[in-house]
Amino acid sequence: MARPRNTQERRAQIVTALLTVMAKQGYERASIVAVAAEAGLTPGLVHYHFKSKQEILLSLVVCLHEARRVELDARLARAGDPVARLLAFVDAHLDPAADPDRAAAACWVTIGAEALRQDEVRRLFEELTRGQAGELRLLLTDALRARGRTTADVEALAAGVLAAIQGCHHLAATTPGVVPAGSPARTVRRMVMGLIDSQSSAASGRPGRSTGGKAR
Amino acid sequence: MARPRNTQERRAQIVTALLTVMAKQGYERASIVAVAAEAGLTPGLVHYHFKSKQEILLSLVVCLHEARRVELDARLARAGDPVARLLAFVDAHLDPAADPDRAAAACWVTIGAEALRQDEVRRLFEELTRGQAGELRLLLTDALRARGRTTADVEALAAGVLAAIQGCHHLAATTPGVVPAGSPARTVRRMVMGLIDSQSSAASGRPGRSTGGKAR
Amino acid sequence: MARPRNTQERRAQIVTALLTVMAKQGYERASIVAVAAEAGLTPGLVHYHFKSKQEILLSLVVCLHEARRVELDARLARAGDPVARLLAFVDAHLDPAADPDRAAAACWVTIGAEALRQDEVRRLFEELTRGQAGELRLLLTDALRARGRTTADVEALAAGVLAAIQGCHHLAATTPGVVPAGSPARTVRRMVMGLIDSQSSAASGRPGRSTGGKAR
Amino acid sequence: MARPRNTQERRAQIVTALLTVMAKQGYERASIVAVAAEAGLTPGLVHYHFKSKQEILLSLVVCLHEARRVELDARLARAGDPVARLLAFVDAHLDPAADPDRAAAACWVTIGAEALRQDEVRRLFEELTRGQAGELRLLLTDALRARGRTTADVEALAAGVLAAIQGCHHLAATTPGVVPAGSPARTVRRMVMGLIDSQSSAASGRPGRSTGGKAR
DNA sequence: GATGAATGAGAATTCATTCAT
DNA sequence: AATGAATGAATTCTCATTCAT
Repeated sequence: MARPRNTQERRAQIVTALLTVMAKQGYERASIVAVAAEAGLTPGLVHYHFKSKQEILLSLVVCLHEARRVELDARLARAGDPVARLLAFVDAHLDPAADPDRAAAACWVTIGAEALRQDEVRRLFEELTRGQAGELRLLLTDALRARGRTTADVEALAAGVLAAIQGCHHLAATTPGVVPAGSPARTVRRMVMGLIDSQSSAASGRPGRSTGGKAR
Repeated sequence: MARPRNTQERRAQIVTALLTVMAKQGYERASIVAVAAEAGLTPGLVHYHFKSKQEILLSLVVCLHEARRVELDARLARAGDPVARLLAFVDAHLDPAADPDRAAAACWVTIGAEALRQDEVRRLFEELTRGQAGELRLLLTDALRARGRTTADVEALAAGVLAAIQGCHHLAATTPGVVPAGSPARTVRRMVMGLIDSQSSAASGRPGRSTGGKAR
Repeated sequence: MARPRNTQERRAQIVTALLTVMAKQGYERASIVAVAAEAGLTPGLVHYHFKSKQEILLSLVVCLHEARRVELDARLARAGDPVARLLAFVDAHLDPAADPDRAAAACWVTIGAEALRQDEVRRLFEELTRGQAGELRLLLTDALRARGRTTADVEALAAGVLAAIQGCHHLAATTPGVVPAGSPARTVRRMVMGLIDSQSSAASGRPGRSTGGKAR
Repeated sequence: MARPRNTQERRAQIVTALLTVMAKQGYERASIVAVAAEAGLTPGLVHYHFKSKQEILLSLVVCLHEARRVELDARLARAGDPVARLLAFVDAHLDPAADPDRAAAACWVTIGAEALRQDEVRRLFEELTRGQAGELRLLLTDALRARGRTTADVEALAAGVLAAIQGCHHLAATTPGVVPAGSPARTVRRMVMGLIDSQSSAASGRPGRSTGGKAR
């Protein structure tokens, strides 16, 4: 007698529609009507399943994050030594085979921009980013140890790696022309290795290699 | 007899106001009324000096870009060898002493997001980014040669460096907590050096150091 | 379960309101707010049913045209010989019994003025006018033949008749004082007959009566 | 010491500019800024010479009317008999050689539309039209008498002729395609002659020729 | 669950007019 | 006379959200 519950599917439909529309129009311009149309639904129904537009956005952020999570777990499971695991993190985010969705990259840029001005979005975004940073620190620590380096700067290194990844999405989304195809994953891997190798040895405290400023 | 022109000052005033408001509210929410209020003007006057809101945004992009440009030129003038010049590029964008303006970083994130959906903004943003990439390629080429490395991957490297810089701004703006103070400049310098040193030697063709996937 | 659609009625309501307001204020001054108030609706709702103000205008043009069309068909059905049918065309547009709506005449003037500067309006207006001219040519041709006249100038004649009709609306709307009540239909009928009778005979080629320049 | 007065030239300049801009944009959209630009002046100066935008429009109406007036007087001076004088009236308004200005025709359409909603414009327009109608009645009366017809319907006839002329301008301006080149003057002349010849004889009271309704 | 009409609060933009210079 | 900045009201249009059905 009661209708079968279909809230879960409906919510997924709507979130996916927001992803699509937002990638083209940005968040503000992704009107509920447009999202509903993209999902093949009516505007009223959208608000039946979500209490506000912001709630859809938050859902989308969680969704996109979980997709990365899944990708990452699969790669970590296949990876062997600590260094390979660290590089798996990079690949999970940048390997073109992993994230075939150009729309998702555009969305991350938009989400970042929204995080600047919607507190709820910022909170969620920060929490997720913090989680990623934490995980990355663990991976980095293991890799550094496996290479016999100190783990002193691990926070700064993690931030740098996250930044490079985020920056690649940003650049690829906004200025595809300057990014050679397939290069981001490779280049970021090399940057990561460069960071590790330039870390001083754990025992001696002398640098792996010199860097920066007074370099050479 | 005639009233003296003050368009230049007014335009600067308005652009600065947009910078301020946009950093907090994003572009869409930076209403003309809000921008005018921030600048101490009336909305009508804003449209007397700019034909549209978009035109203010484009002006702001040019402005911010020029500020970086000036900073970069000053640092290049002081830098000595090719490697120092390359690192000066990084510092010009990330040295906290250089860009004390937290608002500017937030704006770059927003600008990137707008570039996704406003063609005019994209065109301008792309042109400027392309210019930066070109300059960076030159600096990289010189640095690689000075170190006796091939210049084969220079495009990918330039993209990677730009991405890392942009990503640092992004991360610092959206999730300041995960970025240790002052670390971005230092970390990116190390990533840049890592990229150079992992490039194969010009003569032999053998890699400087291994990297990536099967990384030893 | 679903809410019943009422778009058709609403659109009709809004179009009628535009007719009323536009007759008094002209198109530009017929603001959406004024039209909505006239229709007893809110401005937002007007834009829910019409995507732009222009679309309302286009709808109104079609509406007014259809009303004439209906009137004309009724009269043609009642008319007997070719000449009577031709005069029915005149009456359908000018008989005060046919078009009791003073507002409609004012609107046609306004519509003509808008056609001068809105391409979409011009296109529609032209198409409809062209259709009328075509029909009028047919009626004229039949009437001329019935009277044994050549059909040589039929295009110019049709244009003249249309102009006279349009001009009557114009004059009646802008300067009612100079138009004796009920005279337009009668006078235009006489002008039409004058055109026919001054056309040369089909066989002989000699004019029915002299006219123009050196007219004696 | 005092500047030489140039008000007259300036006013003429501005009125001409309104003519040009209004022909393309209509009255409402003919902004003071646009008119000033067209005249090569500044907006402030326009209001120095005219107290309001409406006043420019009224000036333009007078101007256009005077131009017709001059044209008409010239033709009347050359015309001989009463019928020729009557037809001169038609030609003064429609002869392509007389009114080479396509913009003027468009303006008359626009002016008519404005007369519907601006009282001052209506008053002026009505006064001028009434004047024309009066003059036309005189010409018609003379022509009818010369042809031995009654002058009974002269008001209705004058209205019809004015309507036909106005309608030709309207049609030519809005739908040039349906008006064969050069035809308006010729066709209206024939309509005018038709009106005269269908008027009943002065003495007998029997119609010149049958017309309309039961016209067989 | 679902529909789609309805609302009301802004949004950018335009513009006649005023006024200090 | 002339300039051009400044104002303030009005305009079209958008949209998240609500709600009767």
